[in-house]
This record gives sequence, structure tokens and C-alpha cells, in this order.
Amino acid sequence: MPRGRPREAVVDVRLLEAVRTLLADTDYADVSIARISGLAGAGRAAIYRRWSSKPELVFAAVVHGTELDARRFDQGGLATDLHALVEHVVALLNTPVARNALPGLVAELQTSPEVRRRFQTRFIRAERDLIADILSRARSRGELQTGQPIGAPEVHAHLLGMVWAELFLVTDSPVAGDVVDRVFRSVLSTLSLPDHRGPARQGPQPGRQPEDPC
Amino acid sequence: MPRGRPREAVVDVRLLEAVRTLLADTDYADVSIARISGLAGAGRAAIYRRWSSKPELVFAAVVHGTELDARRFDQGGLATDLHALVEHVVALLNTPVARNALPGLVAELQTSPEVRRRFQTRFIRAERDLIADILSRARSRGELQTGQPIGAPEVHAHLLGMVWAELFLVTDSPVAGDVVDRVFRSVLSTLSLPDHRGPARQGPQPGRQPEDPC
Amino acid sequence: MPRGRPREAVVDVRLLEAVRTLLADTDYADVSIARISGLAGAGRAAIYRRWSSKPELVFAAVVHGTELDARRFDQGGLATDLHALVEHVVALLNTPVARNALPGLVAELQTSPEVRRRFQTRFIRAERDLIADILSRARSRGELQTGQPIGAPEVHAHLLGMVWAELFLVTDSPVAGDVVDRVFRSVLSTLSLPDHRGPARQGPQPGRQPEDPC
Amino acid sequence: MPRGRPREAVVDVRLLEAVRTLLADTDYADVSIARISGLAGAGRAAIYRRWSSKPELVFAAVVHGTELDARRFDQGGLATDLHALVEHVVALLNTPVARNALPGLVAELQTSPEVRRRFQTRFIRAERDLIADILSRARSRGELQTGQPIGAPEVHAHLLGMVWAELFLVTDSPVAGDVVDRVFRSVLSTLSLPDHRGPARQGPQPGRQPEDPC
DNA sequence: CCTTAAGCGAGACGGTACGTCGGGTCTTCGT
DNA sequence: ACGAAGACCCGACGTACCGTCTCGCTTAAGG
Repeated sequence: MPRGRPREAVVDVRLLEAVRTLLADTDYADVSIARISGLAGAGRAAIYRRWSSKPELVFAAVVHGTELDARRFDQGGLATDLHALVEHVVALLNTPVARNALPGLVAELQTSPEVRRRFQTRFIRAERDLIADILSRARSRGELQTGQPIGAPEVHAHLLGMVWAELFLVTDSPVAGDVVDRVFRSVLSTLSLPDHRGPARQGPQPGRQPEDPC
Repeated sequence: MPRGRPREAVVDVRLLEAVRTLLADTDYADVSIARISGLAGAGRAAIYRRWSSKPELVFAAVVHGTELDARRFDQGGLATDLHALVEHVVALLNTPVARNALPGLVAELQTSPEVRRRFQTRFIRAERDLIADILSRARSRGELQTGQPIGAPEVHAHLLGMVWAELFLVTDSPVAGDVVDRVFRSVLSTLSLPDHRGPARQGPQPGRQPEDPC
Repeated sequence: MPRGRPREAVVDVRLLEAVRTLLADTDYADVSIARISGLAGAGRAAIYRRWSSKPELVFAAVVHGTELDARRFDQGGLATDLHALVEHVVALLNTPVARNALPGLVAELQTSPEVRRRFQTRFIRAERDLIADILSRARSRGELQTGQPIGAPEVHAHLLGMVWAELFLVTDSPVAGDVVDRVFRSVLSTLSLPDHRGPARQGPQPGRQPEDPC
Repeated sequence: MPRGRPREAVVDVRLLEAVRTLLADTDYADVSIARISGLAGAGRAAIYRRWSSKPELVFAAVVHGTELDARRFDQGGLATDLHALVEHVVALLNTPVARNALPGLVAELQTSPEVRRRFQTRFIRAERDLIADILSRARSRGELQTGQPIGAPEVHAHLLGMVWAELFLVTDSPVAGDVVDRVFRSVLSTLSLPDHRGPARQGPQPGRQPEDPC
């Protein structure tokens, strides 16, 4: 049992909120520990008592509220599940906070293996497992054949990487609004069939699954 | 005509080589201007005379030797062209220098718009245009139908982003060696074509092609 | 009451000692902040936390141990008091540290008014007041008549300036060892008699010479 | 005889004038070679072809027009000669240019022996020799006794140093306007009488007292 | 109740990188 | 060989940041 004064939970909250507030309109590199502790009205030591470094703190702040609820992505069909997932991923990464935080955070991943590990388990593996579930359900429904050479790791890298490219690498893209549709169509076309719904039908098209088993 | 003493080309070379030497086994953040100028035997001012900031310098150093030769990717078929391109992109990004430089560089893109512009035109646009050429040739050969909803921007984001994800986001990936094949198959399957290239033979899944025309 | 961690006195000491050590055999201009902080085993910030600029720091280091103890200069007679003072001033200015520091420091006085103010109160005013005391005592003893047109400011400028000239301006002087005696005699001879020439009578005063041959 | 293109005298003039223009309202340290060459419309090399360093250049610029004309200080009497000399010295040192240049210049003297040598011969020795002449004339006129213990070196250090102190060390002096008179009186009072006060009795130089009782 | 361990804000600590500026030298071209 | 222009190396400056440590104070839990 712990002796001494217990940590004040409000300090955790204030710190994480301060990080998010700053990241809302400041780049990762310009968010310094001093500014965070100043905005939160906390001491520097209170930060390092909780997180071992700046990337850990920012990671914790950015992670907040990004829990994957597996049930949201079980909507009865491969296309709908995937569409919901793409929507979710884009929504997560297209936040002002995420846009400011992620590139800097990923840059630090290369240096600090501890954060990398956390990042992997918290984001990467969770998403990949979710995709594996979606694909497995689709397979059991007959939407996907079993021998499919494109598995969860590939779909995951495809999905996440394409969103990343659209948001962080190809920044002069004329239209960023339809990122969800473009990524969704690209990922789906990988798994099933030529997507001959046409650009007009951007919806999840649950009625399309019958064609998939072909 | 330029007045005054001209820049010494050897200094350019020494500086850029110094950057690459340091980036070969040091992270972007740990490559300092002082170390670069020290290793190059140049003064700091010689750096700032040529590039306005550290990301500009690193960008120039990393860009070196990455010119796209369009002829290398005109091999007579969509699959072969794409395979060559994927191989090229992976080769570029999987260099020790690139692995150390790119995450930090992309993080700085968010702050310095000048570097971002250069990055866009030098890397992003060039690649996208190349992909557009490849697709256009395929279309004229009849390998792709004209109404294909997946165009060059999508293929580009797919290809580049997926490589990025494999290399920089999903770093606990068990196998990184077959990145080329996995990305190639994923991109190709998007375009609804049978995979009949040699290397893909290991996983060509001939059983899938019949469904494609579907 | 002060909040936060208090300054460590040992850092003050180490920094000031480092400055004096460097000034013992290096010119003011060659004593850099980096060398000081390096020799003191302190961070640069520790310096700028205490002094706002290099001249402020050097001034603080040079000032150390130069407090005027008025009692040392009350020895019962004008000549002895003055001799002690000249000895003191020469001893202060003829130190290796002072010889290296003072010219550079005085050069910076012209630029930084804050250091100038400090320099004035710490050195100039203190000395002048001490001289005023010495003269006042001499007057009350009858060693000086009251109408004496040469007062403390003049004696001070005479004394200090002459020492300065001997040490820093006339550096090819054959003998520097008897500076004390020469300055002492010069200053004392100034005070010996009422000056009844007056500025108006710039003439040679032939009537006074008969006393000289004694 | 020199081969090649001869130096353009106008460049010398422009450079020296540029230095004086800058020194008219800028401190020595803030007058950089770049600013000088820029203002003069000359190249850096043109400076270093003529003078070996910044202090040499500044010295040359400040020296300009300060030639001592010995006849100006032969006015028929010790007091008048000295008064003229004090006026001259104060006029020289109280120029805006001199006020900005001299402290910095003297600071550099400690480092560069070449400039020091020049400074000595050009300023110090010339003045001292002039004072020696003045005193010698006074002696031959009977204004000074021959055994006078205060000679030209002492008078010189007194005069120059006192002016220096009034102008550069005691900068909070309430009145600077009467510097000439104060220095003149101080110097003259040194010379006009034998040292025969009682107080010197307690002084450290017992050997000198025999003359004192007169 | 009172000791004790650990929390708290504030801020000093050593170290390091940044970008600017200055000095003195060297190299271009044209005169 | 001069002229202007400007690149060259070196190194100082002052600011900012990181992660640690040290103050005095506060807050509980355990004796």
C-alpha cells in the first residue's frame, strides 16, 4: 500500500488537457514542457513523476479517447465494417491535435523504444487485431474466400498508411475532404472485386456484398 | 553574372556527405549543425549561406541521388512497371539514411512551409506523375478499363503510405523483407488485374483472376 | 520569501573564481562565456541567471575583495593616509587579473550603462568619498588650509588617472616598480600650498621661485 | 619601384572617413569591418591591404589630424604652455570619435603589441617629449628649479591620466565642462613649489625630507 | 496525535542546439 | 597589382529546451 501523499488526479487531467490545448494550434516541437507545466499550473516534476519523457506525455495526451470499441465495427458486412473503420481512423488522425502531434511523435518513436512499444500495442496492434476480426467475420460470412493472400497486416498497412499519406505526406492535395471514401474504395477493391459502384455511391453499400462472393 | 568569390562546390559536397554520413547511424534529432560543419570541415556560416535551416539541408542531403528515371518504369506491362516502382520506393525509403531522416523531416514539414513545398514537388508530385504515366500506358494497352475509379492519386497514396506504414509505423512487423511483394500485390489487386509477374509467382493465386472480370 | 530552489552559492563562487583564473593569464576579450562555464563546471544558463552580460560577470569577479576599509587610511596624517591609498589603488590595479580585465571592462562601460552605474558607485564614488574623508581630516588637523582649491574630485582624478596612465597607457615605461612613489609624490605636491595663481593668472609667477632653491 | 596598379589614394580617404563617421555615434565594438567597408564602398581586402587589423585601422583613423605642433606650446611661460597643452589634450580626447574609439582601442592595445608600439610612439612619446621641452624651457627661464623631483614622465602621466579619468572613468561627474581648468590647476600646482610640508614628515620617504625644511 | 513518506509549485542545475555576427583570409572577376 | 564582392573557417554570443534536483509546504496514512 502506498505511503505518503497520494497523487492528485486533477493534476493528471490538467496536464493532459494542457497538452491537448497547446497541440490544438501548435506544432509538436513548439510544445515545450515548460509551456505545458505553465498552462497546467503544475510543476515540471509533476510531469516527470507521471511520464518519463515528453513523447510519453504527448502520447498519453493524444491517446486519450481513442479507444477502439470493437462493436462499432461489427455492422454485418465487410464493406460496412471497413467503412466504419476508415471513418474512425480518419477521424482520429484528422483532429487538429493529432495533425500537430503525430508527425513529431512518430519522429521520436525512432529514438525512444519505450514509446514505440506503447505506440505499437496501443495503436498498431489494436487496429490490426480489429481488422483481423473484420476479415475473419467476412470470411465466415463467405464474403472473402479463405485463400485470400491479402491478410490483416496488409489491409492494416494499406489503410493506415494511405490515410497517413493523404494527411501528412501529400499535403498539397486539392481535396482532402473525401479521404474516407478514397481510402475505403482503395482498401475494399483490394479485398473483393473491382468496385463498380461508381464514385457516386459513396455509401457503405450493404447491398453490394452479394456480388462479392462472385 | 555573379560577382565576388563563387561558392566552392566541394563544400557543398562535403556538407551533404557529412549529413548522410551522420544520418547513416544517427537519428535526425541528434544530427546537429555543429556536428555537420565539424565533420565537413566547414564553417557554420557556409551551411546557412546555402540552406536556410536544418530541415532544408537534410532534405537536400536526402534527396541526393533519388531522381526518378521514368524509363526504368516503362517495361511493357502494368504489373512489371508497378513492381519496379514499388521496388524503387522501398529501396529509397529503406536506406539507413532515409530511415533516420524521414520521420524527423516529415515532422518539420508541418512547421516550415518552404521545405514542404520542395518536398511536395520533388518527391510527391514526381511520383504521382510517374504513376499517372504508368496507368495511362496500361490503359492504352487495354490492361485497365477507362472507367477505373482508382486513379493515380489513390494508387500513389496507397503505395507510398503503405510503404511508410510498413517501415515507420508498424515497426514490430515480424518480417520486413518482403515489403516489396506485399505492397506490390496490394497495389495491384486494387487495379483488378491478375498478377502474372515472375516474382509474384510465389503468391500469384491464379484462382483469383477468374473472379476479376466478374 | 523566495520560492523554488535557491541558488547554489557554490556555483557563484566557482563561476567568479573561474573568471579570475582565466583573467590571470588571458585578456578580457579572450575570456568567453563558454570557457568560463566550462572551467566552472556550470551551465551557461547559470551565468545568465546571475548576470545579464559578460561585463557584469567580469565586473563582479574583479570587484571581489576590493572593499575599501576606511580605517586603513586613517593613520594620523595626510601624507601617510594618501600613501596608503595610493599603495592600495596600485595594488588593486596592478594585479594580473585587473591588468587583463580593466581595459576591456572600461571599454564596455561605454556601451552598457548598467555596468557603468555599478562601476561608478562601487569604485569611483567609494574612492572619492574616501579621499574626501582624508582631506577633511587633514583640514581639521591644519595640514590643509580651508580655501584649498584642489578638492576630493581633483585629487581622485589625479590619483586614479595617473595610476591608470602608468599602468595602461604608458606601457613602455622603463620602470613600473616605483609607480606608488611617483604617484604619491605627484598627488602630495598638489596639496602642499594654497594655489594662489588662479586660472586667470596663467603666467609663470616669477615671484615664487626664490623660495624654491631653499 | 612598385609594379602593377598603384593604390588609389581616394580609397584610403574614404575608409578613414568611414571609420570616423561610424565612430561619431557608435561604440568601437559596434564598428565592424563590414560596416566600414560598406560605408566606404570599398572591399574588405582594401582594408587589410592597408592595415593589418581593426585596431590598426581605427588607430589610423583616430590619429588623423592630431599632430602636435610644438610651436603652439611655446608661448613664453610654463603656465601658458601647460595650459595650452591641457587644452589640446582635452580637445583631442573629448571628441565624439575619440570618446567612442579610445576605450576600445586601449583595450586592444593589451593584445596587439604592434598597435601598442605605434600608440606609444605616436601619442605617448610625442606628448612626453613635448612636456620635456616645456619643462626644460621653464627651467632655463628659472621658473623651475633644477632639482625638481617631478619630471616630464610624472607630469605626463598626471596630465594624460587625469584627463582620462575625468572623461572615461568618472563618468557621472556633475561638471565636465571645466575639465581643462581643473587639470591645468592640478598639474601646475604640482610644479610650482618644492615639497616642504610637515605632513610629509610622516611619509615613507625619509630621505627626501632634508630638502623639505628648506 | 504525531511522525513520516511522498505529493505539490517553483525554479535552479548541467548540457546541448540553434541562428547571428564578427574577424581576418582567400578567390573570383574586371580595371 | 589594384579594385569590389563575397565565400572561407573559426568562434563568441544569448536564448531555449530537456530532464534532474532541491527548496519549503501540504497531504494523507501508520504508529
